[in-house]
Amino acid sequence: MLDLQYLCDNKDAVLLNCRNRGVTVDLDKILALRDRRSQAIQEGDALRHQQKDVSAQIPKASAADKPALVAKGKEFREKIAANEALVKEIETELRAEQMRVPNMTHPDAPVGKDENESKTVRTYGEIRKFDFKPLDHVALAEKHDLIDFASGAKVAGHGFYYLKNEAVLLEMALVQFALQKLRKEGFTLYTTPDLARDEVLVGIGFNPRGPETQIYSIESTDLNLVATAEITLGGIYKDDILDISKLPLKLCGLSHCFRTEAGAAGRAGRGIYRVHQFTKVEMFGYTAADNAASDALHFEIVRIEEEIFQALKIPYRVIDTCTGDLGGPAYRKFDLEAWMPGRGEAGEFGEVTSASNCTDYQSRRLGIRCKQGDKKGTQYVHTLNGTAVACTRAIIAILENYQQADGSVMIPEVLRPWVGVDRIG
RNA sequence: GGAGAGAUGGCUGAGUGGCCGAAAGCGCCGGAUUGCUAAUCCGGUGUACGGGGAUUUCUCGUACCGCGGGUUCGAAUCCCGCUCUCUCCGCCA
Repeated sequence: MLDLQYLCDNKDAVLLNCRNRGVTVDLDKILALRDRRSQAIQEGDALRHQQKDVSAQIPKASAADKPALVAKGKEFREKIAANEALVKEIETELRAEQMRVPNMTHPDAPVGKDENESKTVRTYGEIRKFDFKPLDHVALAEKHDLIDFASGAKVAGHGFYYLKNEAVLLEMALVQFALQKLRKEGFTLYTTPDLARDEVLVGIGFNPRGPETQIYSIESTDLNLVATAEITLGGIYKDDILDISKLPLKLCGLSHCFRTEAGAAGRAGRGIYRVHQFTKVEMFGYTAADNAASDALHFEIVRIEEEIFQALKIPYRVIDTCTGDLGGPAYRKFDLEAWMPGRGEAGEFGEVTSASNCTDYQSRRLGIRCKQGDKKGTQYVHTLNGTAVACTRAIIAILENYQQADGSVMIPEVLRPWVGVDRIG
């Protein structure tokens, strides 16, 4: 959510930004609602002020004067109730409209409609030339009995799966590797709840209920299965005021992620690329309300993501996501796309991580502010998030890139201490 | 899951219908004084939103005593619902 004042003062910039992001918003409606809200609040304040006056007179008034004063007070009570209803109505409408306005965009982010217009910042690693026809991860998993899709579908439905045998060890190894790395990078390690309240989801920018939701919600509660630990890590300091000298805060969260993938039916594809549940190690950062500070952490997060895939020796490219593909909360977003030899006709890059700087877009809704010692007032912190390892997609990249002519799959060296073997099959 | 207790400002803690944005103490900030790592005294000390004034420190109003409703002319105070914390019991990995 953008600051209302900012939005009103920078109408043209906001409109241009919305156009770049492919979002239509009714700014004039927002401005009109803002004025109506402000007017209604002022009227309410005045009414309450008068009511207080009347009430204060009552204890001192003579018995003869009292009934008239009480009657006057009652009148104010009714007027105030009507005013409150009006304010509430206006605010609901205003907020709904305001929430549709996406975050502003980093000046260096490419302007474009969809992913095709995103910019490849750099690529790493040599794409391997196979002297045999490489299998995709589904075929490899079947060959080595690594994933049970049929039982997943039987027990929980399409999109769920069982990892088996070395795939289990691989997932644990990826988690371990990421956790160790992030600890060295100064992140505080967390395992997080896999459920979170509606209000936390909304604060982060998810839409927990309704027809287009990507979220599984728990019936007759206000709880939802989280789609990412970004939700639970971002919720930790909800409504808190942080000490600016303690920033930036760098958190790492291990959680399951649940996504309905509604509307993705056509893109569902095979295997574990797009599933309803997976395990992920996530980075989350809080910085001072300063673009230089959050940009710096943003680059740090991307650097760590790259170092993880460099350590795994998997080729990847870094994408600077274009305006049309940023979603609501992100000010700028970098994705890592890993080379997946079994994808498409002859291999394709597939998204494995995503790193966003959300500036104060999330913190404003979550009420996370920081205070600078003696300085007056508070400011909304900047929040960032990035994937360290999304296990399913990392496993795809490993299986497909590390397969051998004889059908076996090597284990990346850095994972061997946890997998315990250097080869599958 | 059952029974009970509680939630007040940075902290401790008073306050059971109007004079309470809220005593007192601690802490913190400013000043005075004494000079020996301290004591004493005086003053100040929340946040948000809005109006007015002002090139800083100003002023007025409204809201906030866990959250949300209700009663009342008037609620920190009474009533209802919820959340959280603590204690005891049960259950459980």
